[in-house]
Amino acid sequence: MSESRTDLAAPPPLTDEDRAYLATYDPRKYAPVAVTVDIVILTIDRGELSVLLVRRGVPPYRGLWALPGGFVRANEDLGAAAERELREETGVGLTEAPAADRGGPAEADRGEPGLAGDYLEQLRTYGAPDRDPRMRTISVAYLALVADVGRVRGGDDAADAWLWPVAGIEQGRPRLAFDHARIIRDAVERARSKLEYTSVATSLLPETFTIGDLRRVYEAVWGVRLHPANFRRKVLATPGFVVPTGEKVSTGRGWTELYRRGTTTTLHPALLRRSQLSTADGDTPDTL
Amino acid sequence: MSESRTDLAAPPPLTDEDRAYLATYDPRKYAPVAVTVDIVILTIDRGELSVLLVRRGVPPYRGLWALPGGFVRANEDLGAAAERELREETGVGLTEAPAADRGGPAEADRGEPGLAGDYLEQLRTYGAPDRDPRMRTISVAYLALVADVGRVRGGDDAADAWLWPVAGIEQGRPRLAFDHARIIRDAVERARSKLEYTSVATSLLPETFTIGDLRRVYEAVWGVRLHPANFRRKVLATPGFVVPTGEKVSTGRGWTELYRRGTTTTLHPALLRRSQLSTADGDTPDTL
DNA sequence: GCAATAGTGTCTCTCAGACATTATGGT
DNA sequence: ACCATAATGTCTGAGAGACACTATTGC
Repeated sequence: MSESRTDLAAPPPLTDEDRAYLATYDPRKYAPVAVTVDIVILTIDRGELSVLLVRRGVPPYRGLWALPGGFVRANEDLGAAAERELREETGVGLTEAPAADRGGPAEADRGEPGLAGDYLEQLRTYGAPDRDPRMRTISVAYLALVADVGRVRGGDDAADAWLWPVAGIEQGRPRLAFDHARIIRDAVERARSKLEYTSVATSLLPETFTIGDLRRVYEAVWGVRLHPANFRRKVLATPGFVVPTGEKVSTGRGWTELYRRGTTTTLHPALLRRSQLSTADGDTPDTL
Repeated sequence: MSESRTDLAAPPPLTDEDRAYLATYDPRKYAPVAVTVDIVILTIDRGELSVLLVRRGVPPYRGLWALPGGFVRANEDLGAAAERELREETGVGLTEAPAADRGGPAEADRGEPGLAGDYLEQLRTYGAPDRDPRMRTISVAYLALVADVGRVRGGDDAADAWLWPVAGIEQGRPRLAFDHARIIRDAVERARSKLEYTSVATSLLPETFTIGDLRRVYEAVWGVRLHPANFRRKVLATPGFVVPTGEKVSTGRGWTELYRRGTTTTLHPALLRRSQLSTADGDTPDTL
């Protein structure tokens, strides 16, 4: 079965006819289009799910806040462009460089032990004809989950950079350039559902963490309160999610076991959010 | 709560500075890039999950099979381009025109009763620098699930069109142009997981159908055998998935109730596939 | 009668959620 | 003493999967 399958990644060879045709092909005869990559970098800042934004230093929308991003360079892969932007903004390298353009369940194991493995996946592409007043611009948006954005610093055309709570973004603070509010909304929804069936929540934590730390990540991203006992039981019952380091740390009031991420990326069973069917009563549903 | 939220879709207004800047902006100074839309149109043909392919009538790769698609027109939205291509290839209109660019759980109810509601959602964007020998080409791929492709017919630059079983595609038959084999693989994976937690399987069926028809759709897409009794119980226990029409039809040997799609798009509870952990024994696991 | 499918009922096992209880150690 | 958190254990209900059984009708 392994030998009979063709390599899906290999492009077909060109024929002589193809080469003759390409010699007469003029790429400049079409309407100009720009392709950009924008990254939604999510992290937990002071207990809140937050997004890294840069204040635009050039027109259009100079002074407004926007997602970090930029034009895709010639001969640069989309995933490579996203990774480059992520590095420029956070100064943090990625653990899983070649997997940057894959994402999804097919992705390989992550996390060489000892490195904070940031997460990066393609989110969606936005191409409304009027979304950029300069010209027709297609933006391939990426979602990044990082434990630490380093010292927040501006990039090339960014006068300033700051972590903004997602809760505020959803209420329109601050004003965002282009259609970036919509992109962030989609990214947060993707992140929320990714936490259900993958182990990416560990990308929002340092190398070692307690079960309580992991629970607070889920609470911050989902915006709910989780039942500590049930959460702990479910996490430890999911093979490969976390592995104990053997060390204990004095957190809260007592001693707690430290864990690091396991080798599993897709969780079996998943940590499902409570079904969105409202409980119809006002109290906070203590779930999980 | 409804009034305090800003409209995420409204673009920010331009300033005087922006207008002055845009007057001097020249879009032609960047390297030329082309943006295309390719559609993976999946349907059930003779009981097999199949994909609509067209044989290329022009170079490059003339004679090879490829996904239907084409260049995005100036001032044309990505979703509109995908919908246009889908119409051109199948001759079947979409039920849910404005939702074409949304997809995902946030999408509204589908299916005016009486119309076969095809499904269309953005899949992923492919932009490897060498994926098109003509020039740098960014392809925004869409996934479509349709009940009937109509009479299979070629489009503009297609010499021929045909439904190919997905099982053969995964083994390299036929040879595909560009990176379309990879795109189809991603689309099939997306479709398989969409069937778990949404009701899109009904998009692969005519307006009315039996529970057995619905089960055979799941079997064809997932490539497994499902337990008829358990499948029936789970489908009918999921509120809003299907609604009985009151009619009965003589299918198989006996009379069976006819159903049509319900108003629910996200299933609670989901119809989960058996956990991929192999059963380690050779027999076909009769699951669900 | 036989074959094939539709449909009902039941049993077991797993898991989610709620809750009770104890331990720990800083304030 | 008090309290917040960690950690363990138990109970109940929902759902998944397996299986037994009946009904119907074309062959």
